[in-house]
Amino acid sequence: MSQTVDRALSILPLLAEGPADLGRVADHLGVHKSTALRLLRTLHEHGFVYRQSDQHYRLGARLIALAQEAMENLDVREIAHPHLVRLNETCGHTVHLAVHEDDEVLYIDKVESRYPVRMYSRIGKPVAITVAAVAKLLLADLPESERRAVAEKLDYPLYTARSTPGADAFLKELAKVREQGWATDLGGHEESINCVAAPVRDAGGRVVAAMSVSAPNVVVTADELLTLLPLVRRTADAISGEYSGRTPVQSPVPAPAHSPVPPSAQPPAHQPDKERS
Amino acid sequence: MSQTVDRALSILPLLAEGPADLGRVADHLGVHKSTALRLLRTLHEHGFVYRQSDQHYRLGARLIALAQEAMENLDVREIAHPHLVRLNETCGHTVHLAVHEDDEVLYIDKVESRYPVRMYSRIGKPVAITVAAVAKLLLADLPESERRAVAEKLDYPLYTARSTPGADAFLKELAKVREQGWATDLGGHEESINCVAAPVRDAGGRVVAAMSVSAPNVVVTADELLTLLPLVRRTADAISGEYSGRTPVQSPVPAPAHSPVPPSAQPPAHQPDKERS
DNA sequence: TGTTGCGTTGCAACTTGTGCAACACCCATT
DNA sequence: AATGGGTGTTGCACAAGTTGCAACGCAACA
Repeated sequence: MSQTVDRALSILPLLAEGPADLGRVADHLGVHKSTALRLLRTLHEHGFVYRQSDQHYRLGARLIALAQEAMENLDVREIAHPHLVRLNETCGHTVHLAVHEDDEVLYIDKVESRYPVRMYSRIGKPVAITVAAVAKLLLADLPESERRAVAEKLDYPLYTARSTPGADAFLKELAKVREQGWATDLGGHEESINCVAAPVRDAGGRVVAAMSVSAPNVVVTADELLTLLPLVRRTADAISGEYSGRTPVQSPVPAPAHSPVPPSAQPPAHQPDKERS
Repeated sequence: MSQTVDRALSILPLLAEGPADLGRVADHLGVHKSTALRLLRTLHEHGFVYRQSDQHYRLGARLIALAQEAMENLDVREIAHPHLVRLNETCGHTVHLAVHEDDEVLYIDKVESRYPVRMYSRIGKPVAITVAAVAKLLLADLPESERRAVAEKLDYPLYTARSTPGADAFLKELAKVREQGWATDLGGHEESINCVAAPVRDAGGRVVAAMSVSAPNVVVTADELLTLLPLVRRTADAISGEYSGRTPVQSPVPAPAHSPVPPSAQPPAHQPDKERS
């Protein structure tokens, strides 16, 4: 819509492929060198491009800073939600998303089971930190000293016979979880409820959230639930990908793209699109 | 230099602070709403801006993707990253990598502390150039005349009682840093935070980047932090070695890029992206 | 010393972006 | 249901900003 801005912005993807000199930029835009120069200067003033010593232009650091800020404002929940819904549509069970905050682990999102028998939980409520699968994942990511400090501080209520009995057992469990990259809660909180959970990580690999699938025994056995593990992990990884900016967020706007396939040529759109490929 | 582009680019930092509606954007630019609308549309077409359902604009995914590519083009970063991670694993504190660009010193990589008390910083953001340990190293390597020119140009905000008070003190500090080959920031930026830093050099001995370890007083005292100096220097030297081609790159796995991918993350459905290049 | 290749500048022509005013729309009031 | 203020959106005429040109400066090369 705005020619000048349009051209200026088109420079950035070019530069993303690697440094380029004035001539190349001008060619790429199909404009005179002087025009390209002025655009580059404006970009430069804003720190979006950097002019290296050999007079080649590179993407600038301000771009990185902006993206970083953008990601900071990104809500894990916002990104995760559609994935949680999709997972729920696939397996039908209750799906949770939780974060660690001030020595508590809190549910921040939930998609209800489609089975009539549901487990009780509530968004914003602290989870049973010593037994919940999501809590194990979140705490397992802390540095060793911190982990021990937290473990000592906690109470270990015996909800069931399978609840984590004390700090030692908890730390051992955390070590295991940390190692394997996923966690379970098999009747540790309520006798008849099992969970499988996987971590959501940021660009640095830190666990920022954890998601789980929960179901009561009367619907599926623990073993059956465990068969969902790969799916849960894939979902968590997909969320991680978007959260860290690795995967471009699927924008609701259809990309203008040079789609080689005419829209009409697509298969009769039956499958509800398992994990968008 | 180019008004339109200038305005368009000014929108992005605004949006980085949080979502804004058309009116706010127009105000911020001091232009008519219709003008702001057209600029936003152009940004939107390029994916730099995303329009959420409540008709507020926020930074778009394309920006994040670009920044990601920009970082991949920084080869120091790529080489340094595994070293930074290893250092973080050893000491647990926040590790930074910074470069000098256009009279600014910017963080280009960061590995978060594993302790819950973290210092605030952001990749891509300019550091407090007059006090940061990494900034001292990078500026200390400039030729004397340039060093003085830069020192004169700078502001010397008194973040704390220990902040560098002015150009003279700064130049003296730079001379010392240049001499000893490492630098510190002991509460110069934030009262309770200390840093130790060491330079990364290219084959010609010029400082191309600097890395630091930072930790708040509540976690370790300044003296304790200083005991890490040899380790920090060794790490920086190792990076220098690889960067200058002296040390054969001993990558455990020829990882495609510095991908901080979590262990559990399989290739998350490769993006068709990249288009025909 | 001339030549080629690059980035840079001033300027006149005109394409482009601008502000305006009117319109369409949503939501909260009455 | 009708009203009113608050949004975002559109077409248009004007001029302001952007464009390409041609000329210049400045390297590196031969």
